Amino acid sequence: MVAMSLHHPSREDLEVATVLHALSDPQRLRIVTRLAGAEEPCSCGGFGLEVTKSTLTHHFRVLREAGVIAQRPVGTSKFNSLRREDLDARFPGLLDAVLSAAPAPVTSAAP
Amino acid sequence: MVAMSLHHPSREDLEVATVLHALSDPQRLRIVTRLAGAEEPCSCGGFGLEVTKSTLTHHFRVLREAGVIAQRPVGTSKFNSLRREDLDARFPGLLDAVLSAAPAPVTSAAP
DNA sequence: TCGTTGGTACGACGACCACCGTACCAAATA
DNA sequence: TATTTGGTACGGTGGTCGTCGTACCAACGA
Repeated sequence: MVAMSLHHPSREDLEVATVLHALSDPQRLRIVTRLAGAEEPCSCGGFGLEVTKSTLTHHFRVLREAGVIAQRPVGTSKFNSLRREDLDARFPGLLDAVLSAAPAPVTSAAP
Repeated sequence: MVAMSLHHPSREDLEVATVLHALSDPQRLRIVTRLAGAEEPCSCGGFGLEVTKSTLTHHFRVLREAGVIAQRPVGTSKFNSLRREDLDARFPGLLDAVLSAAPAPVTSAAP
């Protein structure tokens, strides 16, 4: 099987309740904050979350299916990025408000 | 027994994940939108939600305990109001973003 | 070729959630 | 006093959620 290529909801299908739900979990909030901090897309690991791989997969899927992040498969890994433009277009100011409200994520951008 | 007078979290205890979760339900989103529309506090009924009284009580409690609304008992009824100032202070722009993102609530204040 | 790495699929478990019905209460009104 | 009104408390039901472990797969490096 080739891809089954990761379903992403289109911009106009984003629903505010779904997005808010995706953002209402501390772990996912952490992921999103990290993603917002790093300008380049980054893979699923290395977020320093203390959960297992399967749980990570779950959280990333919830975020993707809500339309909060985009996932692009690259080799054996996956690039995750925030869907800033889409979110800003549909829900102006929401992402920024959430990001500035969220507790600082220890910015592991290690030196 | 007198009051047990409705616990409201103080401003500095508001948590963004909890607030987002409270707002991530369609019914509660509707309540909040209505509350934002009507400048005066209003009682729990009359929101036109198609759920039973007990479910209404549940949703209002979730909103109150998250710090989204304030409930003040008045006679046999209760006045609900949005905690705008507190929310704006802790999470600037969040409430406005959610309100403008939320689907219009049939604005029973028909033009 | 073998092991490692990054990720998925599936099944399970306990916790929580939205919703309901019933019973109940206090205030206002008749 | 009896009734209505606006709301709470409790218990239950079905569904979803967060988490995990195990098994698995594809790509890469030794």
